[in-house]
Amino acid sequence: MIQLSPKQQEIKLRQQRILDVARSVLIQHGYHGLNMERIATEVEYSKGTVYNHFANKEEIIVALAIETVAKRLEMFKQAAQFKGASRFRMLAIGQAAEKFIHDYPDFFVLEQILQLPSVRQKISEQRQHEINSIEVLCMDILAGIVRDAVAAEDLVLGRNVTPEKLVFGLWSLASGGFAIAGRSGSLPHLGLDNPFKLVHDHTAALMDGFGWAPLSTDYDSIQVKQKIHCEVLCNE
Amino acid sequence: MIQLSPKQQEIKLRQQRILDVARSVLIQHGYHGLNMERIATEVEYSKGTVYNHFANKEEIIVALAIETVAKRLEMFKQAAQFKGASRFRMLAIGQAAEKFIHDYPDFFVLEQILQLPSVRQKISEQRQHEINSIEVLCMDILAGIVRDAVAAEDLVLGRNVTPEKLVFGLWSLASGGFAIAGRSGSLPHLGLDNPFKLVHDHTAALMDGFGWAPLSTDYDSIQVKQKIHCEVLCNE
DNA sequence: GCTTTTCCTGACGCTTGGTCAAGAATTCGG
DNA sequence: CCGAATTCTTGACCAAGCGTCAGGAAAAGC
Repeated sequence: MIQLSPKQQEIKLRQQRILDVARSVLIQHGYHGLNMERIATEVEYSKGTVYNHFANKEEIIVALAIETVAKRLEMFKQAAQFKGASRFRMLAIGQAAEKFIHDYPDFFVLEQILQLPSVRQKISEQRQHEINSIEVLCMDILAGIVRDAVAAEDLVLGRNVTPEKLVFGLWSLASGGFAIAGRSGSLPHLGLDNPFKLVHDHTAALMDGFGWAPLSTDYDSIQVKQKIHCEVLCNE
Repeated sequence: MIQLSPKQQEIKLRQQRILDVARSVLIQHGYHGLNMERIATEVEYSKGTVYNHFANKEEIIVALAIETVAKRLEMFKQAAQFKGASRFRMLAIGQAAEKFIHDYPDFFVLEQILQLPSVRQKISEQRQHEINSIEVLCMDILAGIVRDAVAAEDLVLGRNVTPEKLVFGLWSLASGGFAIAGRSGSLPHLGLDNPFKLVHDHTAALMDGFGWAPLSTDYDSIQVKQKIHCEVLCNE
């Protein structure tokens, strides 16, 4: 582990190249167009070599997904650093989430594929656990902000309401909303043109519903969002 | 069209049998286990005959999905008949949704598969349109309840808030929540054991956030739910 | 420089989606 | 009721793609 031989380095580099190629194929040609032969051709190695890195197609998919959720975790950590009221920190997370799905439009496809039980069962326990724990860390960041809000008395949780439960609601709303928006289909048809704004408004309403101060009527969200972008999201 | 010949009847019957078999295979063996050969064997016809009914595997999937969302639409229509305050009628829809995902656990798998762009593009325009319009009808029912709420002055919508937008929020929350719950994984781990209750509580909080009377603090949801079950959901 | 180990390859097996020519069944006209 | 026309059914067949593995190439060890 001290030093990698040239060969070992090459292998490590190649592993990443396979993932990069796979991601680009996935974005360009969809799940259907993603096949091992193609990946092998594009990385200029044989199919057998690709199988030396990943036991099957699904392992590539899950590796991509892990890369992606790890990136999201990082963005959330960054956003949580925002200096300001607890509710504004949560707003920062929301902004990070928007940026995330903008930067990684392939994430939804990855997630959908991974939800399929028949795909899931072909993936090693280890990877399964890995992606799961990243997800949990993500939720923990949000739950931490909620706990801070309670500590700062910005928010009073009713009996039976844990921070995790509140997070579940916000997360459901955001992921559901973005998922629906992703199926482009019939939204514009209903006069729903800007899903980001919709999700924002509804999470705000939900937080208002829980009485999380300051209420949405008491601050200018556009101004706060600008501050968030300058201070914790713009630096890349 | 007046009268179907015996042969035509047989064909129509068989179409349904294919779907029934496909659904049962899908539930038992997942997407991966659903193949044309198997379907053909189980309906005791040749593969070619199955292909006479459905141009490809995806068409079977979408036909199942259409059957399923049509059933949901029916359940929602039924629920919307509930006699009571607008907010209780919306609650009835929520109860119908719960019953729906209880009765059709395969729906999530179907929906996930259909979201995949690579799957979607193999489906005929016509079917695509069909499933879409059922979905829109579903949303219309909800939007109608919201409009009734406004008319009855149970609810005052702010500027820029249309009934459709509110529906989008409730729908996102519910579908996101159920989707997350479906990936069983890490929920219990976080002390989130009952996703139905969670979704219920959050939709209630969201409606509270919009000021939809009567607020959740002003009625006993368990009692109302019981009434709903007796009056519009139990009859099958 | 020789041996051992590790890595790479592409032909191969196998499953599965989808096609189609030939034969079977049904319908139709008289 | 019979034969022609049409429609339906079949299963062999093809193509595509996942995953394997024996044998050869390259690297590592000595």
